[in-house]
Amino acid sequence: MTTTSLDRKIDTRLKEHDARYTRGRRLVVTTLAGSDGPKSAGELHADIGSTIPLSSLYRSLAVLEESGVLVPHFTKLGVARYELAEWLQGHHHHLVCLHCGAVEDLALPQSYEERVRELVEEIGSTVSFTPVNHAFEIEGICSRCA
Amino acid sequence: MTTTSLDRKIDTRLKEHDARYTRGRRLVVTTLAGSDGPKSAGELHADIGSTIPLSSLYRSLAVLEESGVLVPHFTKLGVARYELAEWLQGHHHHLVCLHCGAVEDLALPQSYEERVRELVEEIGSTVSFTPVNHAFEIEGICSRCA
DNA sequence: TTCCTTGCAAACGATTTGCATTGGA
DNA sequence: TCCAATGCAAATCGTTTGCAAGGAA
Repeated sequence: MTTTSLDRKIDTRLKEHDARYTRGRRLVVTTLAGSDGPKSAGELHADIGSTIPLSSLYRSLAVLEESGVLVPHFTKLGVARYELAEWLQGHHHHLVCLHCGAVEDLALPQSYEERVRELVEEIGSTVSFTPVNHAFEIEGICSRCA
Repeated sequence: MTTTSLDRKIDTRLKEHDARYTRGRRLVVTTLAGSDGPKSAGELHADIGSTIPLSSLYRSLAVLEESGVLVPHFTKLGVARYELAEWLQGHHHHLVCLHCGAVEDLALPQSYEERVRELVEEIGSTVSFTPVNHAFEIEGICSRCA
C-alpha cells in the first residue's frame, strides 16, 4: 500500500484524535481523492466495492469528519456528500447540476477568489454574524445534461 | 381569512397547476411569509400547531414546490427547509449558523448583489456549465451563539 | 358527480446504534 | 494486553405512499 504525502498528513491528524488510519478509512480517502466532486456514502460504497459494510463506511465518515479530514455537503434531500477538507484539497466551490444532481468541484482563479473573499468580509462586517466559511455554489445545467 | 396580494398571486399560480389553495397550504405559506428564514416540515408543524398531520404538511410542501411557490434548501443532514420562491420573496442569500444550524435570510444591498451576479456570469462563461441560480451562503456563528 | 385533498397507518431510505468479535500498537 | 475498529442486525428519523373518507367546483 503506497503512502502518499496526503496519507501522511491524514495519519498524523487522526493520531491527534486518538484514531487510527485503517484500511477502511484509507479506502474512503483514496476514493475521494480520486474523485471530481463530493460523494455520498452510497456512492462511495459502490465505488469501493462491497468490501466494506455500509455501517462501517458511515463510521469511517464520522471519524474522518470529526478529525477534520472530511467535510460534508448537503445538496440533496436526505443525502450527505463528503469531500476532503480544504487544508487537504485546497479551497474551491461547487457547480450543482439542477437536472442530474451531480456536484462538480470548481477552483476559481486567484483574482476571482479574492473578490469572493472581499465580499464575504464586507458583508460580515455589516451583520451581527461572524463568518467562518463561505459556500458559493452555482446551480445550473451541466454539460452532459445540456 | 384575509386575502393578501401574496395570496392572490399564489392562488393564481396554483390554479395553473390544477391545484387548490386550501387551508393547509395557506397555513404553510403564511407561516413561511412571517418567518425570517427557511423552515423545515418539523419546524412548520410546530409553528402551525398540530392542526395538521405531518403527512398532509409534507404533501402541501410538495405541491407548493411543484408549483414554484416554495423552494427547498438542504443545509442540514436529512432535513429540507422551505422558503417562498424568489418571485414572491425577492432575491436574497443565507447566513447559516454552524453551531445551532439556524438559517437566516440576508438581503444584500444592490451594489453587492451586482458584484455577486457579475462574478457568477464571468465564472459561468469560463466553464462548460450553464448557470441558472447562485447560492451564496455564509457559514459562521450567529449572534445568539456567539 | 368528479377530482383534488386530507388523515391515518404502514412503508421507505439514509443513517445510527448495541453488542459481540477482531485487530493493531 | 487494552482499547479502537469492525460486522451484523435492529433501531431511528425524516419523508413518502396506499387507501378510504371528506370537500370544493
